[in-house]
Amino acid sequence: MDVARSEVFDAGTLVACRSCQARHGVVCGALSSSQLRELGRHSLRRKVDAGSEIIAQGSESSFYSNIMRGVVKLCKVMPDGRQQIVGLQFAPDFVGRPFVRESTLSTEAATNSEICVFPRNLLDRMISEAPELQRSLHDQALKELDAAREWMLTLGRRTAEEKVASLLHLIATHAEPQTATSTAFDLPLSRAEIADFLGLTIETVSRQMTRLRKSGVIRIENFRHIIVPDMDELERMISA
Amino acid sequence: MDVARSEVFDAGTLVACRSCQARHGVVCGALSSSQLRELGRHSLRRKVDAGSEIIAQGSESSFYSNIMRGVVKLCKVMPDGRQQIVGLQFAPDFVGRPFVRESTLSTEAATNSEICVFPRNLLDRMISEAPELQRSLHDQALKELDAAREWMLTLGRRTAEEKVASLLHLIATHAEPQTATSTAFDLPLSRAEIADFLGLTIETVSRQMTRLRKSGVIRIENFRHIIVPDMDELERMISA
DNA sequence: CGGAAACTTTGATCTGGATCAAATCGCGAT
DNA sequence: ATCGCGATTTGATCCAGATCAAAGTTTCCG
Repeated sequence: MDVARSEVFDAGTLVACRSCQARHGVVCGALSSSQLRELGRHSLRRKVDAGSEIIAQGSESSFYSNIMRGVVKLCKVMPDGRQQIVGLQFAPDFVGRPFVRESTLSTEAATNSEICVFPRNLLDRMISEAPELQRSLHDQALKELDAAREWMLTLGRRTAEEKVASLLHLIATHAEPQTATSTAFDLPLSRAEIADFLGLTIETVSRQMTRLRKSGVIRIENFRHIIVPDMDELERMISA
Repeated sequence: MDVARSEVFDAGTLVACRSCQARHGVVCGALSSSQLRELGRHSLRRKVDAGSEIIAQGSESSFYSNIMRGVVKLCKVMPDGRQQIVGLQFAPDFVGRPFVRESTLSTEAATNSEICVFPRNLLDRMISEAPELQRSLHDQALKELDAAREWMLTLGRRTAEEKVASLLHLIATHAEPQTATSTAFDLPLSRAEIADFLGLTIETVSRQMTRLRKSGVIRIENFRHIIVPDMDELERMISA
């Protein structure tokens, strides 16, 4: 058993696929019942505290996972410490980079989370055996690519205020089902993490949040809890 | 024959797959010879002048293509005209968004180019029939995703000088095979396009180019031709 | 309950890159 | 050649967001 496997698998518990939230997700939804049973035998549930790393940048990882609960951030850091969040993933997304062992980014739990971990070798074999699974993962990759490009527009061309509004919109959209126009959610990210996602400083993020609050677009309770009375209003801040 | 098809296919000539540069590319390299023959029968070569659009943002496209020659840019524009280049593709890359007809970005020739155009329906059918092709396209999508995330770091966290150096490095790397340390190439992008790739203005791009020139990292001939005497030097400007 | 550490907000000032303005260059057309 | 136009460079000034500094808040642990 290699290091990564022992690290990750030790803390886990056996999985019960039948009642799992990710049963119809990207990976498990594309498996036959015999494949699902096999994957289940080699998978473990694991809790991950907010802030703890799942896969380190530059390391070789021998496992993939599904997010069962919580939010996971994908992060790139430069040698001098500057860093940029390059993706956020929500349950029941798949996490991992098929076909390449060495990770070019670090994967870290943003909130207290739960993941379902399974061996890379096993899934790789299943990918080559199950076209449906390949297709499903291909589809997730393309969606992530669309999202990354959308975010490139935000990073390159939007103002600080538009950036913050974009982030709130992104999270509101992925968070719990909203009522007609109003939404409320807990931010899965600290101000520092928001800054790292938006290419800003934490002071600028804070100032723009209070601007949005003072202009009535959002209400803020206890730093982390956000209420958007009117999503259309928020969308207008983004100008597309 | 729908509009997009007639527009694109009319100007083309028949293809000769046997001697094609993209014969072993992402798409054609993954096909059986009978599939290749069938795809070839329905494909056409087409010249595209620099600046002309291949697929418009928001439009439905009924075809995919392979880049035979030249450089293609993927671009997002906002309603108010701000725009951001979100990807550059080089021969023999595949161009198109499998599984989704409507394009969220515009695809445009950056240089005079040549593409090989084939019907979406046909390739979609082949994807579902040929796991090897699915795998190959999945792989390209993941590579584009890696590239997009690398660029997010550049957009969010690098200075103007680092951004320009990053772009030169990117192009040098994808351009012609370099000698040991020195490289020379023609920029496929105007200053305005570089600005749209880097999230800067054209004045800032120009200033940073002359800074790099004055510091001896690059030489510039005729605006577009760049000589990098020492690639290591250029890499040092990027700080990773 | 107290107190320290971490996180967030707010204020003052600075600066990298934007904006505004004007040469300069190169190239195709006359 | 010369004109004219688009692309690029260069210069002067401005400003959005960074940086520096300090004061709340919240949490959590003894």
